[in-house]
Amino acid sequence: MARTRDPAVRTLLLERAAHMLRTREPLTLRSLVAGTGVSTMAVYTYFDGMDGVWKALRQEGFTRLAARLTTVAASADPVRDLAALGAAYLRNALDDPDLYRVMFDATFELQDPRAADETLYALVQAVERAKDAGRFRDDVDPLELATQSWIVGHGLASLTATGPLPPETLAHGIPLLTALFTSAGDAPDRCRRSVEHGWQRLLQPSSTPSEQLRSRRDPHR
Amino acid sequence: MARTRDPAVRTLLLERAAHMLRTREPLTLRSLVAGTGVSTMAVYTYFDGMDGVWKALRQEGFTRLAARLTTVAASADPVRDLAALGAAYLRNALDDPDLYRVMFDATFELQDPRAADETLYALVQAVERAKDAGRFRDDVDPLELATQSWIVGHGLASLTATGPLPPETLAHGIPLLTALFTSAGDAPDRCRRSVEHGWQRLLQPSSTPSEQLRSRRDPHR
DNA sequence: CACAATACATAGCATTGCTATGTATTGTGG
DNA sequence: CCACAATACATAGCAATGCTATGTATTGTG
Repeated sequence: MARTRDPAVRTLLLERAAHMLRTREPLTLRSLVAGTGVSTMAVYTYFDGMDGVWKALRQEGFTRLAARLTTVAASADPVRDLAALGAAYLRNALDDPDLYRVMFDATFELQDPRAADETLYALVQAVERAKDAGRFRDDVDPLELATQSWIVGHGLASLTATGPLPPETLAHGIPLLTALFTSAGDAPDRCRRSVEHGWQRLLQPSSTPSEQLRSRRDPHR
Repeated sequence: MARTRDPAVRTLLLERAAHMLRTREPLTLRSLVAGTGVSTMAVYTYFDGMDGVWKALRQEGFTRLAARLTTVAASADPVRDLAALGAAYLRNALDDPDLYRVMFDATFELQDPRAADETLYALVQAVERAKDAGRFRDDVDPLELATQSWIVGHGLASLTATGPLPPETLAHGIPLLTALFTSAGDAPDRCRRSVEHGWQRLLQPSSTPSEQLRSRRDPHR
């Protein structure tokens, strides 16, 4: 019983905001709508102001990360998969460092916290598969080990993608994860091979993940 | 041959800025000088604008961190000292999370990068002492292991002090550092005891470190 | 001691996000 | 089918932001 709002406008603005963040253009209310034909008020209709845009960007970051992690297929070597998940996590942060940063900006609360949990869940599952395969001890708590892997991955991502350490530092991921998984019961030599294998993924830069994501969300286009 | 500027004004403004950051007051040009008697132009005289204030804050963060780390005295157990340094690092981040955040905001470049190196150097020294004590293997590169410890510490600090994980998550520091130091050659049981011992420091909140620092920098007062 | 260089106060400018107001559009009940 | 009302959205203007231009006061130095 009223004029309806066009969801395409929302995705257009959000996509544009993400692009501006990626290209390091200053993201202001007026620069966001400039050239799009929509007026500044549209931002208030769809996002309730610039804070809402940042919140939506934060959510978008977790959505893209979750989508990226699902591209890591489960193989016969679950420890390799764990390292591959870590590598995918880092690849995501490196490809869009500013988006990664807002993901961890607690200034704007997350509308849907499940998105954040989902990323951790992928790790938990891999740890469980490693336990099933006998690679980790039975007393290993999957959630705890997954969290610890996340802490290592985030430390690496934060210090290299958006921090002071050079990209070569990423190589530290191999000894760090090897040490962690070895402490969980895996045999040192085998563990190192698995981690190195899974870590390979870091070297190959991904092919425009945002394009893939868009076509997934909007099949018609 | 001209009017000289008063260094006390600079430290006053910087201290005030750090305090406002700590108490989460919005840090704006006008709010910074409000009530101090100095005009907005003073900020330009001493900091060349608000960007300079943020740069100075970043530097101040590293200065305070370095001072905090030096309070960790070298003991007979260098692995314990390594864990104690990590705990001091986390204590610093927890006591002033917003200052910790700007420390890693690459938007504002650091005037004196040595301040950042200094924090890492404390870790490197502890690793070298651990090697000398025969706790770590001879082929361990002190800088590498120190960097890896930093990555773990920063991951923990970032996810708990300014991130989504609850404070209990800090307990993960013990298994993480134990795994790392064990992989460097330390005996697992002994390593764990040392790390747990050094980690104790985290529980005792520190007594107003900014006061200590001020009196150190300005002995007269 | 005069002068010039510097600190710093005042005023005003462009830009920011936001709100108040007016207009256009469109789904819906009769 | 159509009047109405609810909603989208365009326009204009406001307070607050950081910054600059300009004027004045102060003080070290030749």
